[in-house]
Amino acid sequence: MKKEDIVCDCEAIHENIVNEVKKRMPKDEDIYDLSDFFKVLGDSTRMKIIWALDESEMCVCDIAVLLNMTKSAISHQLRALRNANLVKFRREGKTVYYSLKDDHVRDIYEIGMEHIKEKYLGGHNEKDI
Amino acid sequence: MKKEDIVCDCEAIHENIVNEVKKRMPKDEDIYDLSDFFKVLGDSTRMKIIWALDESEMCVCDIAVLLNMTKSAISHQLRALRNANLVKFRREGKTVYYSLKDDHVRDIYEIGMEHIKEKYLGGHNEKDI
DNA sequence: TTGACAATTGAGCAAGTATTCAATTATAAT
DNA sequence: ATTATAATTGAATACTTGCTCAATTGTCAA
Repeated sequence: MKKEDIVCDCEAIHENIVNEVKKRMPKDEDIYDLSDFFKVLGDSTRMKIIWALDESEMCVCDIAVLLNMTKSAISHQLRALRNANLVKFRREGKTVYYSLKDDHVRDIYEIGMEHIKEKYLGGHNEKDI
Repeated sequence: MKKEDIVCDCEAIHENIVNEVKKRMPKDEDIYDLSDFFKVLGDSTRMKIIWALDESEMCVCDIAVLLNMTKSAISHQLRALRNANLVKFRREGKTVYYSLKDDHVRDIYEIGMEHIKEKYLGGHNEKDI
């Protein structure tokens, strides 16, 4: 990397640690893929859809009624879930039925829930600084 | 709910399923907490910070150098991670050291990684529709 | 007290994103 | 063919968010 590209406004205080950690950092591409995956889970509408589909296969119309949103809005979000490989679908006549693709999602939101519960039990540290 | 509040542009095709799922849906508040949590993981900068802190405790300056970003940008993101209860910190003189708060994060990104790997092996379904 | 440096903060901007709206595709029924 | 309904799509808009910049706080040393 050229000197001109360096944008950081300070010197590392612990250069050896920084160099050591830098060696072990994953490829940028992996980081992007991973954060993109979580980005999909980081929207309440999509989370509701996931939760609903974990209960039962449903068509776009059903989901729209359940969440009191337009079919268009739901369809857009289902597209994001499809791109993230989280849902699968089958067409039956005019109707398209969606369902969860695998069980990873369940595992993930169970851990997420665990974390959130602990957050409220364990207290915050916001006030400490 | 009043009829006027209904914004959906269709009738449910499977009303019984919708009603059944509706009963089992978690409280809105829980959904928001959960998606907010994943939202924090859904940014590549924060994901890099998490990954780095999983390797070693570091000060703000170190992280800034590691990721080639300003201290300010890093500090803003660390704040988000603090709010989400994902990192802890200790002050030593002028320097503030950050580290991961618990092991949930590791569990979560391991599952995330698993999912991503499967995505590439299992193939997409984008072309099917 | 003053100066220096690590870190935080708030305002503002630019980029990204969720929903709406209008138009289109796909399928089935008349 | 024509009509009707489920679903998808693209463009536009309103909202959200990550980074920058300038100012401020906290701590140490002289």
